[in-house]
Amino acid sequence: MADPEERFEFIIKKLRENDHKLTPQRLAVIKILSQSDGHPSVDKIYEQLQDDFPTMSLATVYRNVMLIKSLGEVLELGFADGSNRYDGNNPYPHPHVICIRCNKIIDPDLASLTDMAKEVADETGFEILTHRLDFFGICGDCKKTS
Amino acid sequence: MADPEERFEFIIKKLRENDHKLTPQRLAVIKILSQSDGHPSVDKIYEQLQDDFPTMSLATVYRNVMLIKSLGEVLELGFADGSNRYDGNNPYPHPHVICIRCNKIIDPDLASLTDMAKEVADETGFEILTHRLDFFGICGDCKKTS
DNA sequence: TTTGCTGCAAATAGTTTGCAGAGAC
DNA sequence: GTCTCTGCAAACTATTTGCAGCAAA
Repeated sequence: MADPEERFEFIIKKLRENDHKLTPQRLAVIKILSQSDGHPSVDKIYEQLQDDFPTMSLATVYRNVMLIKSLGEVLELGFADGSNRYDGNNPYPHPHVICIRCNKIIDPDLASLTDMAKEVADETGFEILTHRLDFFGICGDCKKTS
Repeated sequence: MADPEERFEFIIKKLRENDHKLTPQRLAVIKILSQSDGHPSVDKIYEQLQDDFPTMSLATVYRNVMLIKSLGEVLELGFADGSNRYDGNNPYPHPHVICIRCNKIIDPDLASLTDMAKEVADETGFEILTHRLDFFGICGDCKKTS
């Protein structure tokens, strides 16, 4: 996991470079994305900000998450049920492990998929640009509680 | 790739066993799912059936796809933009290769991920139940046309 | 001062649901 | 004849957009 503080500063820098303004709301969203604790949904980010910004709207969260995504600094994880979760701590493709009970998402340490990507490219004639690998199961905590 | 004919018969059998009726619309949806050519979306399935069933509604396609999914006989591939694609030919987790230009989806032959799943289970304490691996890139056809 | 950002509310798109009639068995 | 399935239209939910005022630089 990258240092959240560094990620925060890095994204801010990138915003400045691209002439985007730094509003308190935007900074708050980036703060949460840069640690991406549990890989929050837009709604979770919104809830977390209710205390500090009671008048903030969901649309603002969406707009800021999309802005950071357009800069390539957040990884979007869309699921079949239509839900989306975000990882701004590590925006590059990497495996996720997802608990189907509590929806926790964690990042395992895994040997890279570079070899596999090459194998796929050779076999299919595709130019592979990115990938996504998710494992679904039940986490240790949820196994105890069942 | 499994024989579409066999897949069709197999799904029909499973429906009978679970006391579901076999309507013409349902059979037509299953026909398409059992070959899953290009891994169709609900909308694509609907379009393909317009000639044979002009009065058929989208809701019916949704209901039937969901029914087959509930029997575990179709794999649902949800994407970040909210779109869903379906594979009823091979409903078990397997890698996909997706063209980001033409949205073609194909199944590569790849060494299994069983080893990796075990590695993840050992490291995270999760009980891994399923997984999903997608590679995104540009297919041979689209590379020519650009 | 300029320009982009925010909050609000309305619009949109994909999917689901209630209901009455049709059709499988 | 029974009970599920279908078509239709309305409902729903997550996300996006238009607009007027606000605030960062």
